[in-house]
Amino acid sequence: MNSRLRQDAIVRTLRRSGATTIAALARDVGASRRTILRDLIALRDEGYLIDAEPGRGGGISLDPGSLQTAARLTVTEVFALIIGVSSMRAGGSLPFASLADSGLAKIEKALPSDKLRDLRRLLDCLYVGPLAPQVDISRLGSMDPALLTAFERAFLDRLRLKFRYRDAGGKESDREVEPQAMLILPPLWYLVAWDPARDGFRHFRMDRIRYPELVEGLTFRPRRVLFEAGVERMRYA
Amino acid sequence: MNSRLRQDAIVRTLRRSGATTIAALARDVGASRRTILRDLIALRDEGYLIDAEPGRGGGISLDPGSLQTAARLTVTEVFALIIGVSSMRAGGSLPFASLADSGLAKIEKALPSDKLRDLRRLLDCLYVGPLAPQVDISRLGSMDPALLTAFERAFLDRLRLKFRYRDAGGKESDREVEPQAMLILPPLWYLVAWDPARDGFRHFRMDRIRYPELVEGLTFRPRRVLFEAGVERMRYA
DNA sequence: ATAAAGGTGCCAAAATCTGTCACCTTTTAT
DNA sequence: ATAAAAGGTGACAGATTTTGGCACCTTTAT
Repeated sequence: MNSRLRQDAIVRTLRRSGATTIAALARDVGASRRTILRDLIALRDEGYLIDAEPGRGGGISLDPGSLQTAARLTVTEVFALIIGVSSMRAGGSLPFASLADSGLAKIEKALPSDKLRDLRRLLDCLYVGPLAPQVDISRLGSMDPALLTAFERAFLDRLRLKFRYRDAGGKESDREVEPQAMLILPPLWYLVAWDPARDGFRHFRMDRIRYPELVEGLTFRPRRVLFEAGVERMRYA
Repeated sequence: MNSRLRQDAIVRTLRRSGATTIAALARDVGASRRTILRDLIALRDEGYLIDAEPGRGGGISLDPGSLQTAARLTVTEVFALIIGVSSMRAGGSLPFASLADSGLAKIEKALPSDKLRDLRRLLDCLYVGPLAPQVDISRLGSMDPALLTAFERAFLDRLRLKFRYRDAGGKESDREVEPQAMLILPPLWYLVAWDPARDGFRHFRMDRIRYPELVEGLTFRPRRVLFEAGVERMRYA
């Protein structure tokens, strides 16, 4: 994550949580305490009013009056927003979801055409299904943040992805696959991919993927994946 | 000069001069031609529409419409997007959530101040908690689309809301309440409200609300609601 | 054909950013 | 009074990113 994204994340976290501590921020955004302190200095330089209380029980908070600059969204950001709205729809909040859609439509319209093409390509690989009814959340692993950037490039540039996978039985294996689609059955996320070594489609739960890594210089042709009613009923072509 | 300042300078120059060439920009901002080209790519990534004409007599220019993106979104649309992203976070998709956050931060920054005030007011009433672990989705009702518009006005204008409610036991009652907050524990949505007839706070599951209706001309003062760990632990003040 | 414009890929050098560590100050709970 | 928890500073090596330079390509007007 670059410093700009990180600083946006900090502002956003402060907005959301009202007050927090530097150590907590460091944990949240995955940076060191020192780096957060430096970011806070940068943000203050830009005019953000960030209050700091030293001492036990202290912390930092953001004066909500501080704002500036215009909206310049990247493709990945729009994609993430779309995923957010889709999960909401999956959660059954349809009225709000349709409103969010109309907002997204406006945002999409404003994207330049080449960015729109990238976005479409990402969206072609995305399927969000209904909420999975019986999942024990406490046993869910967390997704590796490195997956994020790896996926984006894998889908956009059609690159193979290498990673270590721990299956439902706990058995580990190393994979090198061709990512075809992303399937979200909240709160579970799956990567649907062609596994050349096994000459077939496989799906991988994202929280069980570790050490993701792009295989540069080896593109592949996309295959068709059809979703009907969740992961059990996928049809591959 | 860092890259951000330089990119701002490029945008300013393009705004001012209308059209120019990359070589001239490089001279103006004191960077190499290569660097300017890279900056242009970055700016386009962020949504600036920069036109380029190759060939003798060509050059680059900035489409003045480039930055309208977020300005045209309504408060409710932005609010819906925020709810979507929040549900995503609640679902555990944290890496994507932080990206979506940075997008939202940009959108918020671009809102005019009066809209921003409305948005804050709506957000003040919103609390999104963690995913509820054991809910039988198939028994969830769907939310009445009319609730949406009713809620927005109720929260923004501090109007009372009338509706028919069917409680967990299936018993029906007519309510007229002062909406104080919206609590989302995906996939469940609750309205937290002061019920004057019962002189106390009550929470209502939104999919059990029917026939919502605003009571015009009767505003109320907001009360404080504190959330700690879900609906069981709410504190009212 | 040529010149002038935008655009891409590559590489090494330069600059910047980041984490770590040691240490300081302020505030509050005990 | 003391300890613990919070914010804050300085220094430095190592990692990462940015930059400039170069070769070379495409497009367009003259």
